[in-house]
Amino acid sequence: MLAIAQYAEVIVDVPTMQTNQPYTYKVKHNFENELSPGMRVIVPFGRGSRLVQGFVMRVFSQASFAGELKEIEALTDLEPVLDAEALALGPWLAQTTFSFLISCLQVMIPSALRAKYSKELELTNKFNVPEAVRAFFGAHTKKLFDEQKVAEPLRSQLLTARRTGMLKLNYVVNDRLQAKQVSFIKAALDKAELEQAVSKLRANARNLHTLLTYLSQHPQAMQQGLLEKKLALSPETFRNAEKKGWITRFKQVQYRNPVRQLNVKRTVPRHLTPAQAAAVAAVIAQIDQQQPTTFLLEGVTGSGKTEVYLQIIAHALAQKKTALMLVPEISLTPQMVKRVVGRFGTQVALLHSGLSDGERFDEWRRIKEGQATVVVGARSAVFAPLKRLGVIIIDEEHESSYKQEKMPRYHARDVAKWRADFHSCPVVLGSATPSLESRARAQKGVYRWLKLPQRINNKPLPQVSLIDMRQEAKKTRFPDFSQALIDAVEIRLAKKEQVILMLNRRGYSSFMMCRDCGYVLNCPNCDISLTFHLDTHSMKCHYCGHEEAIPHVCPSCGSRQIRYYGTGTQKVEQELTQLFPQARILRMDVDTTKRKGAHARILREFGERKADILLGTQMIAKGLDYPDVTLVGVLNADTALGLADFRASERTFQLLTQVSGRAGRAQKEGKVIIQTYNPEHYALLLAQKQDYEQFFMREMDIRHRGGYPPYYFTIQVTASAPAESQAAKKIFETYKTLKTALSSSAVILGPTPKAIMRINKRYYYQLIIKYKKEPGLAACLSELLQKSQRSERTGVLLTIDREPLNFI
DNA sequence: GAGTTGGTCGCC
DNA sequence: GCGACCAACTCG
Repeated sequence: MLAIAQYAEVIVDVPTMQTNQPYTYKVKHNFENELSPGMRVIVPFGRGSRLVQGFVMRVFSQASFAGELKEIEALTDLEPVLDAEALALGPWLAQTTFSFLISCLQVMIPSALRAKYSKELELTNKFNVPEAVRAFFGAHTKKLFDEQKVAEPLRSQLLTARRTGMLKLNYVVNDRLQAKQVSFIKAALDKAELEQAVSKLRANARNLHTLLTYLSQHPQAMQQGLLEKKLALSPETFRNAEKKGWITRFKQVQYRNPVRQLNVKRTVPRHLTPAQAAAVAAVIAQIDQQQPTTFLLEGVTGSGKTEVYLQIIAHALAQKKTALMLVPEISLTPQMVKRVVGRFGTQVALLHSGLSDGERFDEWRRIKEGQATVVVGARSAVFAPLKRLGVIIIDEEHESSYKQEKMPRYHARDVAKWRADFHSCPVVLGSATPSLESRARAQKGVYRWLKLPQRINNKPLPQVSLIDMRQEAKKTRFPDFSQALIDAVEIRLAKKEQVILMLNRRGYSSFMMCRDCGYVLNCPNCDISLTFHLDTHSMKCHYCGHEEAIPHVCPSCGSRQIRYYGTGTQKVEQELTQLFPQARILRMDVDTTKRKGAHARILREFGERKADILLGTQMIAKGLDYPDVTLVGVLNADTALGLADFRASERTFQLLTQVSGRAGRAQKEGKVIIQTYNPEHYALLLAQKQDYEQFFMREMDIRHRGGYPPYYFTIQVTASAPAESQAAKKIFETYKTLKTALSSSAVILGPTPKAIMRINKRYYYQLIIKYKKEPGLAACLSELLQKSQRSERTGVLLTIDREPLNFI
């Protein structure tokens, strides 16, 4: 029995610290029975009572707020968009990530459901307004008003008219959601009538002729767009035909479903190795016993982790439960998707960044309505509104893309564990190179540890050679290629085999420097050098997007000796075409994959052997499985090692192990060549041997001695402001407060200016807290945030990131 | 003295 | 995030 909903607590869509609390509203009688928690509503907020969207958290019959209450203006939903689980997860997420509750709620729903705000001016007295204002309205009494878009004299005239009461300003809250509507057409005449119409057409009406002839053959309704393509007609022809009364046109809502567009063959479960079978058995036992156990599934590349996942999911489904599988964005390749869809068919929902807002919304709705019971997706799919979760799988659990870098700064692994507790179901973390955190927990028995030590069919690991570039670089005319790599590529090209070349983008740069005076071309807004872009022939800033022309003379000393330095994919591509003029090269980097679908297209083309060499950044390292690739070259293995980040070795090791697994996946033998300036570094030597265990021990020892994770927890506090002194002052104040609040076992690193101190005209300072046990720390940090509300108005911002993955 | 500009306050 | 409000400032 529902309580009569006379009052509701609403979280409003105003992401600030001061409004990060529920507000009580009165519920109009006509939607007393309609309203329930988790629904979106539109409420008046602030002195101007502008309308904003909000989420209902609670409905009740007794108001707890003493002041005057406003009424809920409208309901946006008939059914709650957030279920009880989401309503419980939100506050937890807000607390642990130091985020606004509204941001946490928003992140759980598809962006199509997020409100879009606009303003509207209403003419209330049309007699006393200036001519320009009357012209603005034309024949209308209401008009959308975008303050930015209306040019100056008119803008202030409108605002003045508003102040004097001639105009009214209304707030409009729009759902961004638009069901996809598609134009359909149908012949309005029968076959005989159509044929008659055709005979009466003028001789030059070729397009209409084509259309009517086709329609007389196909009387059923058809999608106009498809027909346009098929018959090579323009929309104009259809409009014409409609005008003449030969066809009728109508709109129909279309369900977008990216899965069904893939033409996928059904696959059957494969036979399992004893290790795989043991892993499956261990996990499904926990599904059956409804235990929220976390497993670490450690399996070398090619050991068949995916098949283990699929059989676990199959078991969950057989128990009438659902399954969630997270995969890093870049491994969400068509190959991967096909494998899952091939096994589970249309009950699979896909959530990845390549989807449009509408497609994502449709997938979300299929999940919510229970039509989709298996969800495969990247980070944010961890919030997929599945009911009766049976298992959560996180593949490549060490991937840093599981951590969101903006508010709310959550880690998908933590959210997964929370949901697993809620549903009493197991979590499986899978990786060939687990994060040290997870591997250490497995060691301690916090996670259950499953191992797949053997590659399927005992295929040998590819032979990996390290090339010392300190010697090699001098020997060739090409600074990015050793002779060994050139020779190896040469051989593959002759044998018509494929090559993958990877450029480690971290620390990658090709900047302009003057050879005479050493001047480096920097961004005017950020403390970073501009990078050279060959395609647009310009210098760009990767942080703020600033772009300028390539200088021909040094702006500082006027010398003409200004050149670019460093290695970028574009430059390497140039070198490659010189080295191997006959080779077909595909380049894959941020520039070539910006457009939607470009990523998949490049990989497909490479898979179809339309190129001999695939050149790219990290994004090519993941999950690719090409039988004809027999050589993988890493051009610069160690650019990341130079960075002052304690995870640099871990990342380098993981990346190299991963790419090495790419060579020789099928019958042919594979070879890996890693070029490096640090051939003695343990991360490289152990990646060469694919020895994770040894790496784990070495690295743990270093972390232990340095007092880093997983031995310590870390929290990063950043202060930023338009003026450097403000940011510095803020971080030192914060430092002082923390110093007194923390126990003696905690360590504070810094405060220091960030490595890139200025981004987009803002200055950044940071400090890092390392601690083992500080029960009062979270509360202290929340209080610091609470207190810095004041300074926020002058542009001084404090942000807190728990367990950050980037320290620079 | 009306009208603009800038900073601060509080939102149920 | 944004309008209301107040105080300072500006200009004929």
